[in-house]
Amino acid sequence: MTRKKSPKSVDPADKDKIRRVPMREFSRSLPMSLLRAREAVMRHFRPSLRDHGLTEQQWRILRALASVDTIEVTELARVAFLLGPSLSRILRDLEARHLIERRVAKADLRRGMVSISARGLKLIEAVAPTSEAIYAAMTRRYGAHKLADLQDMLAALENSLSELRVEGNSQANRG
Amino acid sequence: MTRKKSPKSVDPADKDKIRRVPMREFSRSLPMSLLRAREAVMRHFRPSLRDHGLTEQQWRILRALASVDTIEVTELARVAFLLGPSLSRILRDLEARHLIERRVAKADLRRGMVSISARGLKLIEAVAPTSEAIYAAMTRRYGAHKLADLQDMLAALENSLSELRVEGNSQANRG
DNA sequence: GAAATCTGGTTAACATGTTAAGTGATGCCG
DNA sequence: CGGCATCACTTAACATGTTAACCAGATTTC
Repeated sequence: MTRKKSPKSVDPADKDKIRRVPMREFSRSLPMSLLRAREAVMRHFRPSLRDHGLTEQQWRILRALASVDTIEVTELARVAFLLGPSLSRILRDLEARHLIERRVAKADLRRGMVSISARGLKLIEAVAPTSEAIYAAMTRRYGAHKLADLQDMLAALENSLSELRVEGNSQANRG
Repeated sequence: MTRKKSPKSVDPADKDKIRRVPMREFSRSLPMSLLRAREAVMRHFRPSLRDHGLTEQQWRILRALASVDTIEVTELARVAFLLGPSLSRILRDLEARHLIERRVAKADLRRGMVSISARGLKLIEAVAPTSEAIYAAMTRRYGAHKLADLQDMLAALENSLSELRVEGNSQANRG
């Protein structure tokens, strides 16, 4: 049910001040659209992950680790799209649960090397079928072709915005 | 059977033995695409908001309030797409900063009525120009028509997935 | 080759996401 | 009228997002 907030002629004589600042319709803003869409998707995955004692981010990390042998922490953060502090906390937890293994690079003692453990792989194998089934259902429901198009448009958006300079005090010109 | 990884050293031959659990390519998953796209967008807004002492969620709330006279807390949560607990905390903070005003409904003492204050409106008027300029730049860069298409596809995705049943042992049914 | 600097990673501090439990007000049913 | 499920939040507890500060190891500089 769409709420009608279309500004007709709200009388300023009301004791409350006028509330119309010239801005886009709130619900149509791009960040909101993306947020709602993502939540609509994740809502279906979270229960399954939760049944296996995993959060969404922990699952992202395990999945990223499952596709490589070992990986540096910084690179893992990039792939799993997590900030350093979040990743540090999660890795500490996953290590305590023996789902991953860590060591330091011989050549550079600053770098931490991470890999998934046998136990972690087992967990992935337990979660993957349900996860894939959900994804397949979504694809059927939305349409495989349309989904591919959407992914392309999202990638294009990312690429497009990466060349816009960020506002603030940064003077770096790029593009 | 999956080979257990040795924490001592990695043979060059092992680098080829990438652990393969049958799953989609990680970076192409829909949740990741949506997350990255949203972050690519928000990255441009956050500095401006931060300059005005606002977080993204606080800004969402103020914007939602600016389009109505007063609104119930639950309805505000729906419009601003925030969970109850988050909203409670943020409203407490915004009220302490005198950016909003609260009272209870006479007819139902459980319901809280929220409205933006003059100070809140002033803040919005200070932020809106920059925010709109950023949005306009994004629209030019990506293409207005393409952006509208994207929004439509995101709305369609939402709508599509809302009709899928949620899985999991723990019944997370939500009519 | 020691000081300055940089880099990879962690900790800290605060705000929000997420689920569960708590609280007071309302409505229903007997 | 009174018990009780429900409702509209609010608190609590834990995990993550976000920025800043920190620290040890590595690199550069003089």
